[in-house]
Amino acid sequence: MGDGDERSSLDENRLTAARLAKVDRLRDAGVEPYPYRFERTAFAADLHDRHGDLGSGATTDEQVVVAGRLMGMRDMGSLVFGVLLDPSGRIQLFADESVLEGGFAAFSDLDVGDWIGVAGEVMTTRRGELSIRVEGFTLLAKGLRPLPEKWHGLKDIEQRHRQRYVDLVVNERARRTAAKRIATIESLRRSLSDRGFVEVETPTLHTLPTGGHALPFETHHDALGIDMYLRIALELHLKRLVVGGMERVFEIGRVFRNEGVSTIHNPEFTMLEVYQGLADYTDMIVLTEALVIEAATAVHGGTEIEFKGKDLSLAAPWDRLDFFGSVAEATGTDWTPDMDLETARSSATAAGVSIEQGWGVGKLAAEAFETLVEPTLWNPTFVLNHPKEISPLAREHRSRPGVVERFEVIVAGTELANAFSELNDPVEQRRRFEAQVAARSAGDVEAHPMDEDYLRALEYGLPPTGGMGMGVDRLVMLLTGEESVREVILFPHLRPEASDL
RNA sequence: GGGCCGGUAGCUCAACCAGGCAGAGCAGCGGGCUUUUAACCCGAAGGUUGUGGGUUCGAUUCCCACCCGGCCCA
Repeated sequence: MGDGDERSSLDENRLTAARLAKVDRLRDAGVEPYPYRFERTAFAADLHDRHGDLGSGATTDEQVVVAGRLMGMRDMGSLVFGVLLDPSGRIQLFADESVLEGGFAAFSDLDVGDWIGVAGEVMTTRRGELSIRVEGFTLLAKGLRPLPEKWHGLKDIEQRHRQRYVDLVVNERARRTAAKRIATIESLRRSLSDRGFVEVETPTLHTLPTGGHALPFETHHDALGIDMYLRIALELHLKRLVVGGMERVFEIGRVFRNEGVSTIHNPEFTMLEVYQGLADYTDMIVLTEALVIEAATAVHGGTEIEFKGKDLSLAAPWDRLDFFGSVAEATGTDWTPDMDLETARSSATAAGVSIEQGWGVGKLAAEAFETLVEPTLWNPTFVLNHPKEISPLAREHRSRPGVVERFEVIVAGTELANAFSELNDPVEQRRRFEAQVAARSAGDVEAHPMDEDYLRALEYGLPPTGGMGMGVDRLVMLLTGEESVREVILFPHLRPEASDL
């Protein structure tokens, strides 16, 4: 698109046209509306911290240079009050014509939304508001589009998500949520690093969609002439690293699932996966609790939160629930891995679970769990010992046939984390993959594919290993109180705007 | 994929139910004001009512299709 097109699309709006005219006038007057750099000496929040106790009408003799976006202007004639927003917060600007003299008219001509730098003395007004007396100022970038309404802000959810840059400027909650997400991820990294885990990066482009039960995005590598998939999980590459001797590894990375969009699903989302050699799923229980509690403490200041208007406690110890036991409780039938298939089918159906032909006891139990049990769990709960049939990468329970050493953490009715004692017997792993391939042939398009290289890695020897995956976006939702995953992802996926097509 | 709700000025919202000149606040523009805090006062502007069709003398309003979003369900 050429410059002429850009210009004409902006000219359609009389408000931006007026500001473009200002840009021309500034250049005519020798003022560059888009300078290259600027030197700041102070942030708003630091000034409030250091001078918050000043009385009204005070001066400090402290000269500072602040910079940020002009968020408000109150023009009194020969006095103008401005509001500057920088990354730390807000500070008032006090512009007095008798101080600024020749520059005063230009200051008055600034628009809300402009980026500016201001030099002057820290002082307070007669009303006691901490301010910078404007002794000089520099336009850092002229804003051409008007900001949303100063009081109501930007409410339209679609526009807030499509134009997150505007949302972040005018809605403090958007900034706070973004900051809490960053703090959550920092906390996870710190907690893991403190325990001797190292962060690694594994491929996003996979030749097989492994490590999970989900539809992948498909793509094509032209030079190699092969189809590829965006990863649906991090699991198998991380376990290959444990084979290689990197005993404690983790990755915080984007995974992609070709599924619908909802308040808890975005097609790409952020997963934490952790693998610890010489450990099993009981070690993952301890680690998972610690990671969440440490993040809650770092981000929220404690483990007691409010979610969807209800109290929720993340404090340890979390409840524990046996997978089959919970389904038995919910249906009134004695569910076990070796139960009669028809009994399982009739029990599930009687409880209102919708089932399909060809499902085994494990799949039926899983569906019953999701329908009947999961939505009822509020405080974090470890659900333990899943059916072997639906857990092709988990190790069989050391004393209970038909189930695996696995847990999921359910919080507020949804899955937050998933962990197992990792299956490290290559012969058994091959049998599990073969069962998955058979399920795929029978119509389960999400069944796990055969991964010969992964089997080869296991054949070199994976030590006893505990592994855990956690949905980072879900954790951030809990710690921010946001009920839609789109609020904790800066740029959630939406259908393209008409102008993009 | 289905149901319900929404889309009106740059932003936040009226008017729609029951068809009759599309309004307000903020922002912007012009003027006034030396301590404002959503500043205030005066004035003049600003609209393809999501898109396309239909009904009607007349459609933001009623009907149909589509687009985008939200919530719920699958």
